[in-house]
Amino acid sequence: MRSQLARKPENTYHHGDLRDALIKAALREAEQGGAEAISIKALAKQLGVSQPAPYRHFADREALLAAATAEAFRQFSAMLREAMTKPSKQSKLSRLAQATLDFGLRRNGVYRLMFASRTVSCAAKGSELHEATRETFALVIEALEAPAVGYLRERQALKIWAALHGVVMLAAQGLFTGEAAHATREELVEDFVNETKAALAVAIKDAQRRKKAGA
Amino acid sequence: MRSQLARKPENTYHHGDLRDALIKAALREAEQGGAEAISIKALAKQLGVSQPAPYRHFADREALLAAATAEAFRQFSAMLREAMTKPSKQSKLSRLAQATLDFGLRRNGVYRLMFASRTVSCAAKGSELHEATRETFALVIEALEAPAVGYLRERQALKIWAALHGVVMLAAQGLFTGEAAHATREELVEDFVNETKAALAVAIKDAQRRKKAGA
DNA sequence: CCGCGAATGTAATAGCATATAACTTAGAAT
DNA sequence: ATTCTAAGTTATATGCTATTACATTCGCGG
Repeated sequence: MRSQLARKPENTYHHGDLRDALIKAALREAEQGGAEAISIKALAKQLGVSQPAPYRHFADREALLAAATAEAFRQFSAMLREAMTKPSKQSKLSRLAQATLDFGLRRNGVYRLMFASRTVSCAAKGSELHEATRETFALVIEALEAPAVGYLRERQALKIWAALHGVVMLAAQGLFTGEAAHATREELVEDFVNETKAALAVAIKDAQRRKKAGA
Repeated sequence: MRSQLARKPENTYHHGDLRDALIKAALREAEQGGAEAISIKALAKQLGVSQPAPYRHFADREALLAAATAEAFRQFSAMLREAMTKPSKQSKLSRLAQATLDFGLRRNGVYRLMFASRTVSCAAKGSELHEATRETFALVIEALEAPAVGYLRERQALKIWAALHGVVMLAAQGLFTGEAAHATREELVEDFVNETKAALAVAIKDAQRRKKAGA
């Protein structure tokens, strides 16, 4: 196993770890231009192998995109996890939310690959990609730091998750320039975070009160 | 001017309205597969013209995508406008929100073309596309049916707009299947709508009270 | 009514990306 | 050592974008 970003050393026949190198390189390309910017041929050239070599590792371009997207989800999850665990005055949810915004804007091409590509929109239920999104969603639930009461928690997780998505997409589209810019992205995200906390607190207290009355 | 979806009549040299026909056909293709599904060559074949004919009307594929996206925004705005104006027991905001969800899911490929493509993420500030998104956003502000008080209204519009985006994207990705499905998309949207109304009411009352106290 | 220029379409072709087939090399396994 | 297999190469077919040079039609002024 050699470094994943390395070109094939000259005068060697085998690359050593082409599959991984392709995925990493693909993500580097996607950074700016999203899925469209990923070209098998260009990647092969970058890595110093012949143009059809990648097809030894991926059936077709779609398969490479899927693998790259799955890796992107792993990196995203790792980043969220790190943001959630690092000591801070802010709540876990707030840190997760700001980290999502940060990732979504700084690596917007990758973000679009993950959440806005045909590949992911058409992912079969149970596919690697579908599972990856579910795992990431599980992090959101964890960040709520709330007990499971019916599906209240999942519902709030869905809501904050959706809201974060929206802020990232709109920000990337430049809708925060102009008169609307008076609210920064970060402020909006904090708004959503606080509303989520409030709604959760109310809902859970409510559920417990009802439970006590019923018992 | 002939029907925009029509093929060129046989034995004629000119199509008649190729530019418009291309845009309409492109949107039809995008319906399922998004921007990736739009191919100049395929469109030309469908419309019965030679493969390079489209280049008389669009400099390159990007230009066609941009024009198709702009048209999609017009259709989207028209649909929202219609939903907002039709008589109903529900509020304008609620109708706009549900219409957005409907459009985003039923015509998901077109929706992605509008909000999640590289074309739109890289749209220059002041371009036709940028203006189209601003105009659509203006509809959201209108749907709030609230007076302008500072930028409170714009801020709430941004928030509900972002939230709606997120619900559409997550729903398209299939995150509403499984245990999370206990909350339907429509319910989540209504949640956001109600929170928006509540927040607006509080904020505006607050601002007026402060104004009265200051006067 | 004619003719001429602009707009619009066609044919031919270059260039690039995906993908497959047939062949080659290196490493591992017995 | 021999052989099998994984991984890479060259050559090639196919499809899409885009350009160039040429052809046709429309519309307008004379």
